Amino acid sequence: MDKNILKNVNLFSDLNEEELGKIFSHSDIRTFGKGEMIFFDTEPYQGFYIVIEGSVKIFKISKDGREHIMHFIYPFNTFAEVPLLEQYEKIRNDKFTYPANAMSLEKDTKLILIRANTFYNIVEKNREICLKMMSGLAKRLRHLNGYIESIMQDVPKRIAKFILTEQNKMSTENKNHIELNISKHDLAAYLGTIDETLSRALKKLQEENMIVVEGKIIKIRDKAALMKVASG
Amino acid sequence: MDKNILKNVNLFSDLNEEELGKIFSHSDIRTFGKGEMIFFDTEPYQGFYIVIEGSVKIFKISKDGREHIMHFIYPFNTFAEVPLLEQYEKIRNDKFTYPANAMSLEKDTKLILIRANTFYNIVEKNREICLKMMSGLAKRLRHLNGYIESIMQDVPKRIAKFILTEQNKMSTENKNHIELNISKHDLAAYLGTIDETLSRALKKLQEENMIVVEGKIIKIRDKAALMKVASG
DNA sequence: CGTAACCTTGATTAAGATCAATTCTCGTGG
DNA sequence: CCACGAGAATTGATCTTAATCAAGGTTACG
Repeated sequence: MDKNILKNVNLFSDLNEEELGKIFSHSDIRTFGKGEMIFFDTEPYQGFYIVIEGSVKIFKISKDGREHIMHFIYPFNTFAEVPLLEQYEKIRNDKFTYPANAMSLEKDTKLILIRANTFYNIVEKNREICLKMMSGLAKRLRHLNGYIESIMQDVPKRIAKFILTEQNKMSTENKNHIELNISKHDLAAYLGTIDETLSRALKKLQEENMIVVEGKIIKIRDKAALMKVASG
Repeated sequence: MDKNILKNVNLFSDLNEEELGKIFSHSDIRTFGKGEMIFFDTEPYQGFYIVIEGSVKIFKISKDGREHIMHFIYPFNTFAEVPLLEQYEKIRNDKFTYPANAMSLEKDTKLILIRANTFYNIVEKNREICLKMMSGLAKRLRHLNGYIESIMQDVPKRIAKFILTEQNKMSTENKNHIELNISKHDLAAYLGTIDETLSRALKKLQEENMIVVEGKIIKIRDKAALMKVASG
């Protein structure tokens, strides 16, 4: 794999050839199958990951066995940087564990593992990387804030909001539908609920002619009404 | 007020006299009464705050009017840094709003407002401040992670966990009680529930002889049982 | 074309929110 | 020092949402 792939990672986009080469030579590339665990939240921390291909879910399991998905991670984004940064001021050998579980969602999901030491060496020499990383962390905080806000609301509201947010992401102008790239099960877990409840809520929105669900495609029929559900 | 107060703020502890003076001279000190709003989540972003005296709650209001407290902030800690950091890569004049609401919890709560520009000037010249800030953000992320995890569980579990965590913070060895420094209402909002439910849950724990509630004092009677509630 | 994974549907249950009083507590002014 | 009144906390009765339990139905893929 070409080390220039790292250029695409926001964090590393300003590094020169030599620096990229250094990171690359000290890092492992790992390939995971669909549904394969990348790490557990009980496992000692080794370093953070960059997604090159495929996708990853970051989740927690509550004591009663329910899964809550906190993030989905797509190519050229990183995950599990927090322990590394949090650790910075402390003894670097502390026995930290990963803060959540991570699972590959597609076959041939390719990740780069950046070990803590490799990263520390880089960050010592690059101020910009630090600012970028900080910005990334801040974004994640904002995302989590939004997540918390959303799970305070009822399920139809969460779904309506999710659909509208996804539609917004669609760059092409007249897209009146969204396409789920995850299973309904994962969507339910991401919305903080279970499959059955999601199914019923989608059905209800459909019965009220706001959306039409066709497999992984959700067509938006009455955006105004959806927005009303999302925000009231 | 002495500018050396800033020495106590983790973020600034490594700066020298001159630098501290510079920050200080460009920043406002503001005093708030009990229950006074510091900012709303609709308000344009001005900068972040440092608590010098008193305490602050950071919260969101859901559409149905319920309050959810995300953080309590005590002296020498900062809040509302996220928009500032997130903004870093962007045009600095973007019209950002505060990400949540903030209210003073005590009379004579004293805060320093650090404006975005002041901060950017500092951070340009100090690498360490950036690393520290990053570490602080990472800690906050971890905290939010824990918060999310906790609101996935039922109310008695959350309370038991809260009590045990608070007890842990008590430095003196044989403290078999905790003392709430917030109202029961705020505790309820922090635990993601409402006054009545908190009240009932505390009563239940008391009936089962795990705790004794006397106003703002909660005495721990059966720690083992509490731990069992908290974790299973 | 068969089987497993995925999704939907129905009936039931439980946790906690809501609504409506009542009681407790504490600071203030008489 | 007491009395009053407001805010804080508690209690009870009811209602709502979504989780649970239990089948079916659909889809995708070898």
